[in-house]
Amino acid sequence: MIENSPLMASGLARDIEFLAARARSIGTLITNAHLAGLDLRVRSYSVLALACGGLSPTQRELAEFLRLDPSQIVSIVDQLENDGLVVRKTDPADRRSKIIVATEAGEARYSEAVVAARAGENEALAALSPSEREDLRTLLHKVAFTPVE
Amino acid sequence: MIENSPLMASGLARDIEFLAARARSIGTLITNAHLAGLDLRVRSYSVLALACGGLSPTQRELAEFLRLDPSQIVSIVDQLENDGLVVRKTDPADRRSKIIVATEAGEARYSEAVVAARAGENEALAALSPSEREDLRTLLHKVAFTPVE
DNA sequence: TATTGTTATACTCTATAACTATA
DNA sequence: TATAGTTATAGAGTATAACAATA
Repeated sequence: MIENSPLMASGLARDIEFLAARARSIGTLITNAHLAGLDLRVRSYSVLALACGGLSPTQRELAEFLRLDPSQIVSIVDQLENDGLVVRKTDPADRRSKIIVATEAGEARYSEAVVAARAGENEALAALSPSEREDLRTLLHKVAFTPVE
Repeated sequence: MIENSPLMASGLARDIEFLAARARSIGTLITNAHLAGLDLRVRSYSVLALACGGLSPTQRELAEFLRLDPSQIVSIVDQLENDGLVVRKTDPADRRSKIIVATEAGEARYSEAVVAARAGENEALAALSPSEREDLRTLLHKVAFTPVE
């Protein structure tokens, strides 16, 4: 019964950074569990999501948006490409850049994954009402896209 | 300019789990930077925080509250003990358990660390008004302490 | 000269299983 | 037999530097 832990009395329990870390830890655990059957994890799911829907991001854009190092994007795209879910296309405008685009199989896999991820989100946010979820989304959006560095 | 990225149009940008992960990534980066001069990181800071103020947690309680594996607590407590900031005391009531309590040096270090962590939180939440920060704290608290497993 | 993707490397974080000492 | 802490190990996540191709 974590809610009744005496540690709830500590200042840490009111520290937003700690609460965000704990919430994210739970969220990742639950979402990974929901994605497991689709051979995806949170990170590969997020890359696949951005490769779908004609957004045509470069690896550099993926790295910045997902806050992952460019070298990490390489290995995630390697996996997804190996699984036939995305392809790399050289950008005709700048031949240094590779544009990542989902294959048909990738789009299909993503359709299933969205449902799984939504179920995970639903489970992780069980304690919140629909309007609270919208409030949280709005607040986190502001924080998540605060410019940094 | 991340706010103007075309990837903002993706569904992922409205995914609470993704936003929480991105916010936490920024928060950890900033908080670690603020704690660096005190020879602490987010994880060791959080253990030290719970060891202060007479809460006398066991390692097991720390693991559950921080969502870290018991074996991770061992190495964090090892470091803190090595630095003279906490000590392990065998629980007289159950000699299997070790109670973690901050030394005077630990309490002093924590006093400085709280100030640094607050400054980090302030920087990470620059986009939010004071009342928005309270809303975020309340919402995250509910999510962070949702029972899981 | 600067940037994109890539490779290599190391360090931090997370998860699992097995061991010991207590209960 | 079950639980707290410990050790060992492996795997996932994160950060840095160096290199080839291209700008």
